[in-house]
Amino acid sequence: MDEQPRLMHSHAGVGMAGHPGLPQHMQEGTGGTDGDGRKQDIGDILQQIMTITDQSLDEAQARKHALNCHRMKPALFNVLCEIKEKTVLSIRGAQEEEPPDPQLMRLDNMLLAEGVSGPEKGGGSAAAAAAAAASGGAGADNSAEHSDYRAKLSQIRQIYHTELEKYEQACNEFTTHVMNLLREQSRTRPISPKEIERMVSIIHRKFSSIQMQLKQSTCEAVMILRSRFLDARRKRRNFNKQATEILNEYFYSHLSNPYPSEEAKEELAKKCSITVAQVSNWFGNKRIRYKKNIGKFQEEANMYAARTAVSATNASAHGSQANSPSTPNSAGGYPSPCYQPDRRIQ
DNA sequence: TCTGATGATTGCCT
DNA sequence: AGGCAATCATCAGA
Repeated sequence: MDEQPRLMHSHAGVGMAGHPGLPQHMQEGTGGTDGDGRKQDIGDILQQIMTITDQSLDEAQARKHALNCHRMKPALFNVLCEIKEKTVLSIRGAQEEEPPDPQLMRLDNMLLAEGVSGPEKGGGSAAAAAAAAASGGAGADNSAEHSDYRAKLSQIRQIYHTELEKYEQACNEFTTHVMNLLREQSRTRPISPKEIERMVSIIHRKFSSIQMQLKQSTCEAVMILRSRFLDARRKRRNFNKQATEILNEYFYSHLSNPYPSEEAKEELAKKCSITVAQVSNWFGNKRIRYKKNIGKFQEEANMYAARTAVSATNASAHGSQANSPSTPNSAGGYPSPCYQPDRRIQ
């Protein structure tokens, strides 16, 4: 530390050397010999500061030039930079090495998975595919919703990329500006390239925190869109008339045991263009509702029973099989509407 | 707008 | 795991 006063003194010496704008006694570096003389000098300097004009700025440029040309300048600045490095910057440096932010990684992963960042996925997101599978049946409506989802997702993607580009551009502009400024200043004050580098990384950190906010809000938007899309599965559509007929036909022709096997369910699902789960739901609902109010379903049961009987008769007449899928439980018979849930045949 | 019908979901049971 | 029962949410006709 005892170096500094000496250095500062020599610095001052460099700065004042041969400057045309300063009083003669300042250029000589001696100052006044008595107290009144010193006060006079300080007063002169203050006076100069207070009366800076365009002309004095020109003088400052000349002074800067003189400073740059001084033979001691590079060595002096090197030493000053070293001292700075050892004090302030080393303290900051200890805090610089940060592990990758887990939250940022999570956001990046999610944006990648949803196809917002990274290469655009042709078939839309995993969420869309999952929801498409979940909603099963209504194909046309589903694909319409799917494309709606994709359109909204690509809108989010576009906004995200535009904003990201804007931030990156602003970051680059600002970094360049600060670097130029520091390089320029490094001619008149001790700034090492390392310090410039550090400043750049500080700027990048600031901008990346802004980017993180952008990523966060983008993720939120995707989540909202996704949940809205997945909720759409609750928007049920009634099965078409033909599907209902097929299901009812099976139900009433197997009234004594209305529990289709897995194969039968698959066959029904195929015929009705719905999922096996929907077939199961339908039979679950039908059984419980039939049981609760047999009287109400009497007419329907009779109608389907008659229809089944007719088709069975036709089938036997033509020597072919009946229309209903696989299980020939009550085939040929006239299933009376006497379903008793306790008497399952299994 | 109301109301019954109906597909889906949930929690419990066997 | 599959079924039952209750319930929810939406559709569709009056």
